[in-house]
Amino acid sequence: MPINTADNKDKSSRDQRHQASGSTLIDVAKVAGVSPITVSRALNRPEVVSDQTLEKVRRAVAEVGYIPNMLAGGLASKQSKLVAVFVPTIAHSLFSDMVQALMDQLGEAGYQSILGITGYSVEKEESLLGAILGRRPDAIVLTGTEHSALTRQRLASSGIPVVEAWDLCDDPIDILVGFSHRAVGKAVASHLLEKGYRRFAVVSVSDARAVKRNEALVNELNAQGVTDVRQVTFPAPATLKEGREGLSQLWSQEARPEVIVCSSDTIAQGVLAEAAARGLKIPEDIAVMGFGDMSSAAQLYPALSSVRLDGARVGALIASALLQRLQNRDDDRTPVRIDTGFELIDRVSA
Amino acid sequence: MPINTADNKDKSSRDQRHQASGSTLIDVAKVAGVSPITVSRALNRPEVVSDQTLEKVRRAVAEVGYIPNMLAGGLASKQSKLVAVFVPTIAHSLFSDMVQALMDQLGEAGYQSILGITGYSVEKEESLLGAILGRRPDAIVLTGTEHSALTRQRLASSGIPVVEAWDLCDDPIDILVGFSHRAVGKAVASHLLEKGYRRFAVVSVSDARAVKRNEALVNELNAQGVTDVRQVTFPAPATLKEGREGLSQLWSQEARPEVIVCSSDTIAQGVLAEAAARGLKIPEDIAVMGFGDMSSAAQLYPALSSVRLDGARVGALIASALLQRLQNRDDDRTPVRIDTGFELIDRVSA
DNA sequence: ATAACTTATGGTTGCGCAATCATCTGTATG
DNA sequence: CATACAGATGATTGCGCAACCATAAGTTAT
Repeated sequence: MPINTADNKDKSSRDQRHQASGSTLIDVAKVAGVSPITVSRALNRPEVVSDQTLEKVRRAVAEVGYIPNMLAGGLASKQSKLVAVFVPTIAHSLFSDMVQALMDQLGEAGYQSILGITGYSVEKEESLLGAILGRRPDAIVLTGTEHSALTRQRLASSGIPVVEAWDLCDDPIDILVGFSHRAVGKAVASHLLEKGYRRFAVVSVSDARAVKRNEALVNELNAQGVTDVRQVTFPAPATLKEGREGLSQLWSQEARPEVIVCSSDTIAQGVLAEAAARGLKIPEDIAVMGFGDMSSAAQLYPALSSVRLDGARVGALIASALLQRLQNRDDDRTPVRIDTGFELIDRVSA
Repeated sequence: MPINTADNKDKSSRDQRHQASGSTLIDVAKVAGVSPITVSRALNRPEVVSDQTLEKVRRAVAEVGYIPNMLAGGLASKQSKLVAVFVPTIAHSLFSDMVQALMDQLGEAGYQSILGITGYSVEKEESLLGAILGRRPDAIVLTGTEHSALTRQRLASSGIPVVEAWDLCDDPIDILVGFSHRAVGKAVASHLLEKGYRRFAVVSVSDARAVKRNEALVNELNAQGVTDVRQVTFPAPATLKEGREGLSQLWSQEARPEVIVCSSDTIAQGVLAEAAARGLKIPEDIAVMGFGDMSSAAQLYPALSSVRLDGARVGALIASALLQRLQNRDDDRTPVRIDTGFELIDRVSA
């Protein structure tokens, strides 16, 4: 039993700022009858310690309820076992799926994650990064490829692995895991043209990657002789409301579109709801194309055509790339650039 | 041997495994022409340093690009400025809203958050807690009031503030911020009875709090003479699919219900989708009651009746309660128990 | 039998910082 | 004019751990 611990707690809780969970390597070492450093090894590199000693240490750890102090360990070893992850929001399934998968896989390798929610703002990203770098994370995951100058400078001088996710570009900071938003825009345009649509509209939020997709979409449409693409844009984040509002705006004008391309499934869902409210038939009166293929897209009625992206897979790919980099302590600067691709999903709505 | 130490440092900076982001308080102090401890004070308690010195230090910090090492700071001060937050998932808006609000407010006070995603499992909660306690968080936020024995023991011996959120109970570990799920169940029953419904069904996931609501609902219905409440239950987490499947199962039986009470808006949305697919009229053929009032509930077609809970508000309340506890360094053990309440939202669907 | 290893363990040191106590200056108090 | 006191700064120490080097005991090769 943790007689010592219980004892300490009772008494120390009154006197000083001694944290209650105060058992240290030394306490464990005393109980186990070995030196502190042997305890450290037993916990961190059990393969170099004899089975017999290992067993003694394990028992002692359980007895005193020892929990290693990672602040001290990190300070001494210069390894925090922390990964900083920056996303615009966790309210969208792509990002929350990615975060969950990433945290899961990193967790299995003994890394914990600290989340920074940037709200689609590079300024917020910059200030969060400043705070989080103080924890000396072992790696950093960012969303997108647009960052402030100070952010870039700090990342460079921190000297740790950096992942940019959800986009591709020509001059990544380090590791890149994403897909081409321009390719998505172009593919959506071709696909819908092929299905015979000619009057297009876009309902979108104004985040950087959505803008890229829209530009590519419009370019391709123009190239195929379709001009006059109406665009309704809202500030991020996207909710159903933007979708309903978007369709309302478009429907109040003459020259109504045949198909609406949405910057996310959430917006598309809003468009579907507004269409239902107006008694419009999908896709006869209005066709709708989403983006993201969130799990509910197939379950909506009518089922939503979309662009499939697998957030969890992106998270897993990031985790593997990072772990490989982190475990090759020798400077393995092999450039990593992963195109996660996308897939057009043709359902009822478009 | 203070001189030696300083000396060593000068020389070791070239020969050893010095991290790239290697500027320290001492470097800043040299540039500023003050002692290291003055730099520390300038950063942490600027009010005790003269304006002139403050300015010198600020310039020096900028010049060397100094970022304080919180591992070292935490080790020395026994304050990590970290809060651990455990939620079942971030894929549901209640939790993601709470997390975002909580992180925001704590961030403003200089605290960062580390997230643990438990997947509705007390075992996962236990193992995550073990790992995260190593970071010596200054506080811990948990979801629900059910925890393993080891979890409880570790929380007690850690001696830090603990918040249990999203539920109420009679023997909280420490701070409690939530609402009564039984009260919700009862209120929903009364409300729907009052609207004249008599044939009830429940589509639910099996998490602890949903089970509580269902029990209370059924109890109240029984008390009012309504028996034979059909329940369809799925394992968490909830998606639209469970809702569609739930309605399908209920519709395949004789004695179809008039109203379906769902354990979340997501499930309710699935029920609505399946109803639309089957051409059922809402609420004439089947009425639907959600839970959570996520932002899209009002935007759905038909608009979803639900139980409003404000995740962001819960997060904010937790943050205030915690910050107050954290800032009163003297053992302020005032019990905190906040009932966040809920509100029935009557829309079209039920 | 000696050298050359290998395996298991311990001693010492310093990571970067804040707590604590000490010092020094200048100003108010009687 | 001496004492007290507040304001500003510095010196020393140790937080808990892992890196590094040293040592002791056993093993194999020659």
